[in-house]
This record gives sequence, C-alpha cells and structure tokens, in this order.
Amino acid sequence: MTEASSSRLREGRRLSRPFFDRPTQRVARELLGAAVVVVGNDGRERAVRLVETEAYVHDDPANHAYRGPTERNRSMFERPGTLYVYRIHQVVCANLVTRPGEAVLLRAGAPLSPELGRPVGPGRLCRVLGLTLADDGVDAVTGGRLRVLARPGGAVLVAAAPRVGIRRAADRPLRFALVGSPWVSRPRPPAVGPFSEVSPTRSRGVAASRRTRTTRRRSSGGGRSGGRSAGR
DNA sequence: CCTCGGATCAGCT
DNA sequence: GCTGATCCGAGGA
Repeated sequence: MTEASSSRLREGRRLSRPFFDRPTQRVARELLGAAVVVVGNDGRERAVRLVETEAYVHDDPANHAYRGPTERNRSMFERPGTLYVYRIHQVVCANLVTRPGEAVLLRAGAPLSPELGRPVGPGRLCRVLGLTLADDGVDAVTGGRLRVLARPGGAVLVAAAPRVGIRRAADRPLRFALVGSPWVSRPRPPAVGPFSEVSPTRSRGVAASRRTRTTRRRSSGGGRSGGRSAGR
C-alpha cells in the first residue's frame, strides 16, 4: 500500500456502535464514503471507500431475516456493527448489521490502493477485501480484522434507486450510491435525481446526521433519461 | 426428506 | 440481452 493511501486510511475515525444503531436506511446512506479496511493474515491492509450500499429492513421480504432468525442469518441479530456474510452461488456478500434483523449490504467501493482489483458488485467487493464466510459475525466496531472509518470529507450527493437482483420488494428505493462515482455497479442509478445530500457525521455524534436534507429534482422539463429496461 | 431458486458474475449472442 | 456455473439454505411445489 502506498504511503498516501495509508495515511488517508487514518483520516476517518472508526465508526462507533451508536452509528450503526440507527435506522438502517440512514446508516446505508451515511456509509457512503466511509472506508472499509480489512487486515489480511500477512498484516497487509486492503481498503475501499464505499460508493454503493443497500438497506434490508424490517417488513422487507427481500431481507434474509424477514422470517426471523435462522442458522444462516444468525449474525443479523448480533450487535449493531456486526458483519453478516452469506454465500450466493459461488461468491460471498457482506453486510453491516444495524438493528436486530436489519443490515446494509456493501455493494461497491472505490479502491484505496492501486493493487486492488475492481471492488464493484458485492461479490467482487468481498473478494477484493479478502472477506470470506469465516468473517461472518465479526464485530467491525471492536474487532481487529475489520474497521469502518467515517467519511472524511464534506457533504456528498446520494442517489436512491431500487435494489439489484431481488424479486420481492423490487421497487423499494433502498439502494444508495454516490452520485458521479465511476465505481458504482450496474445498472447505474439514473443520472438525474432523486438525490439527497448527506452531511458529514460529526465526532459528537450521530446528531449531525439529522441535518440530512432531501433535495427534490426539478420537474421542469421532465427529461427522464435511461428508464430501467426491465425488472427482474 | 426433496425441490426451488437465489442480495452474483463472467462470458457469450 | 441472456445463460450457465454450482450448491446450499429455506420452505413445502
């Protein structure tokens, strides 16, 4: 890892338990821009900056925890900030738990060191970071292998869109992406709203998140571009 | 038990 | 755009 990216990784403070212990949709949006850092067996750190997340919430038939605890989703009922890793086909996907039975899927990130591959898509993101099923249940707040660091910069613009690859509750806009990031997975959210502006989370808390505002797309003109072609 | 299909991805048409 | 890989968790055709 280069020195530049290494120092960049020290910038944000580690996200605390109360950060994750909030409504999942809000956590999903405010995780955008946060750094996810994973320490490998060799002590090497691999890190990305999150650019895309999805919220899986209560009363959400697409949520693995929709029907309550099972052996697979056990870690979704652990403390906020726990990692839930599950397998789909030949890959694994990772989530950060918020409240019991709810979590944020980590869908894509921007690499923070050049030797990383493309952390675009939840399976590739886990592969790039070296996350496996063995990481299911680790604590991102106090654990040693996994850290999540607050986004250092100012406010960012976030687009909301339907989640990817699900059949049930397919139209709920619970997918969030940094507007303009080239690392967002496909299908890209529309280039035009609705956006929300997310302010930085402050060290005193979480209270700063209440400043989150929503900016509505101007409906003047009405050039709706790039309609999604088909639901799955 | 047995079956179904998936919070995916790469590769091909 | 569409399909196959590939396999296990969850629910009951």
